[in-house]
Amino acid sequence: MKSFLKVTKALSDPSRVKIMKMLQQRMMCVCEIQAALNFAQSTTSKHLQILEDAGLILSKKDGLWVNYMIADGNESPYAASLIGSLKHWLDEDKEIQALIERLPDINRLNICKR
Amino acid sequence: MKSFLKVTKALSDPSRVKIMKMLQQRMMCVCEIQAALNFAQSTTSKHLQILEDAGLILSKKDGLWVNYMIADGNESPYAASLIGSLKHWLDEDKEIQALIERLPDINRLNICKR
DNA sequence: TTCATATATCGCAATATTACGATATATAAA
DNA sequence: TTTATATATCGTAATATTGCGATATATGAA
Repeated sequence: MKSFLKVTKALSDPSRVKIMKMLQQRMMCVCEIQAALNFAQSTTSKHLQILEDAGLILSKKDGLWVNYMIADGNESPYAASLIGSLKHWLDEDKEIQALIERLPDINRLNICKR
Repeated sequence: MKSFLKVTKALSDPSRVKIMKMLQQRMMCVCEIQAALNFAQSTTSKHLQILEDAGLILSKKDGLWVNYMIADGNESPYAASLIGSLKHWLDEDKEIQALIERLPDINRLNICKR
């Protein structure tokens, strides 16, 4: 039950769903996600922890950067199922479309260095 | 996005997940669900409204009783998908197993009349 | 109509969640 | 080592959620 609730809770926040849809396009570091969502750095990091704890995304350190990407689903069968569904869900959502359209302009080399 | 979030939010509470698993066994009226969960009547009714609003369950009046049952999924593709998944998910959960084992003893004719 | 029963809604307290800024940690460069 | 950058964690205010009791509504019986 607990691992199921982690997944549904993680996906019951619009910002975290947006993160999932962005990571579906490509892996991103925290500051790129932060820039895309226009959130404070701590807020962005928190959302990412919740998604990772649910088994929906995973992280890989690369020097100073931490790259986040969609998980393979090995952590949780519930996560695996929802990851699969989310591949085709919400593609018609206007807000998500706009977000994804802006993705090519979001590059860690331009955006970070705060 | 909104209808997706309604489904994930509805399923991000353990009591509501339990209601889904019970209704998977058979339709139930409010006072039966209330008895099974040991909740106040108003609390039970609130949870049912949230599940119904998400398209996960539907209600049919029968005199004084309101019978709740798993929805057919026509209201929301997200609800339809999760309803399908929940058919086999969480069957090994101890708490849910105990709940379902007690279901045969819960009968509106014995339990209600408050 | 009046009364009893089942459910829904309202108002409120306790708790959880979300956002932020400040700070701590980790890595790489100077 | 010192400095700068990226991320994580802490503390806190604003908001949302969850639970309850009290009350309103609806149906059926008397």
